[in-house]
Amino acid sequence: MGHSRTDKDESHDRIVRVAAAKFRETGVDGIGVANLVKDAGLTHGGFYRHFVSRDDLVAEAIARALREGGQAMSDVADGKQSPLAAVVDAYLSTAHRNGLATRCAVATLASDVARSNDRARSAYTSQVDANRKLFSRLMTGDRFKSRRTKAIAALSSLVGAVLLARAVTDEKLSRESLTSVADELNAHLKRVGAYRCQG
Amino acid sequence: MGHSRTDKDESHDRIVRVAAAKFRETGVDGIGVANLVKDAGLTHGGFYRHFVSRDDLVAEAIARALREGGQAMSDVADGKQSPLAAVVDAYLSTAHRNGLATRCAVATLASDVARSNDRARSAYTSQVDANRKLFSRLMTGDRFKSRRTKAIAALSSLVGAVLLARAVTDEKLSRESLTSVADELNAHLKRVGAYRCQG
DNA sequence: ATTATCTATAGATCTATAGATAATGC
DNA sequence: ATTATCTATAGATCTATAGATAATGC
Repeated sequence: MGHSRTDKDESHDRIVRVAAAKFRETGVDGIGVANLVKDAGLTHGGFYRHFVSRDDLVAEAIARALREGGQAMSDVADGKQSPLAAVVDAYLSTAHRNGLATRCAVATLASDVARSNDRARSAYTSQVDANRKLFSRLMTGDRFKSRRTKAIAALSSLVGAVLLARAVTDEKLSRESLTSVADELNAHLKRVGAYRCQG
Repeated sequence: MGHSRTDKDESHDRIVRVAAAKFRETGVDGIGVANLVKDAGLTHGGFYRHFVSRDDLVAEAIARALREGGQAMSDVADGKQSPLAAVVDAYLSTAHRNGLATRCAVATLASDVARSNDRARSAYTSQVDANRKLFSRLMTGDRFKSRRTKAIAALSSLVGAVLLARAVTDEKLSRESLTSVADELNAHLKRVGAYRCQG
């Protein structure tokens, strides 16, 4: 039994970290408080000293999952010659589809968030807006208005491709949904020169 | 108490129909057998004479939801001068986002299906393939290989746009994710002449 | 003394089954 | 006689709470 306030902070953080991962794996309704807390190395009794309710954890864990995903995206873009191409490639890789790498929560938790509480939904909204900004900034070969539209459209197609690729049983069709979107985005973005510019 | 075999068939159908709708609203884990069956006008006791397990219903209801969505898409395309434009517009309408119209299960149930049983996943795969075929067929202004790629990419971006639009709280950003993808697809497809051809 | 975590449990809900009831169909 | 549906309930699981225990920090 650890009892210091730093221990408490670490426990809290560990629960949120585990929940952010598990919710993406199983869906928000796919795992209970007891199992989550057990995975964080605690028993379920202490849970309500950390969170006022399960929904409270849901909001916090979703916010964290979104932040992790956003961070992973920035990291991929960072310092690359063609940052947008790097993000697109990483996002549409089989590694990301399989959930081993970044596991962008904007894709994975979209349906769960749509049915979730306001805190989770506004965290989601902020992250989408942050991603849109990143894409707009990296998309330097076009006029501003057009860049904004293209950034949102590109984000949508990335999200859709990963979700289709994960749901489909046919490996060929699954990969095709990743590569098709990659091809279209690459062709399109090359045309406007976005790939030769650093944001 | 209805007791004929036709009554049984109707009850079965009613349960599946209710489940196909409710699962899209609440997620597959969001509603229990008792409430589903009650919404179909029955009590939960008879459920297991209709289905061997809840998962059995899940598979059947998901297959039905997918069929309904696919049918709605074909209906929208049918007899239109620019069938692809009609499908894109209907899919990216606020009515579809709000779930009042077609509620395409390829979008709404993507995450649920990815975690669901093989029957549900292969029904999903078939529907994605059917949608891909429809899009390929309607996309007449291009070479075959390229049409296939573009059809899958277009489907991905439609799915992604609707899911983003549903999860986001900001109405402006929500509509923007629909219109941005519509703009991109319209511009792109007009370029290859897909909108002037009937499939 | 305070408090982070533990064990134990209440109360709700969920899947699935058992046995009763009331129509159908031979 | 068969069977579609009903009521009732078993057993599991889930959220949340109560009270005990053992460290921390004044």
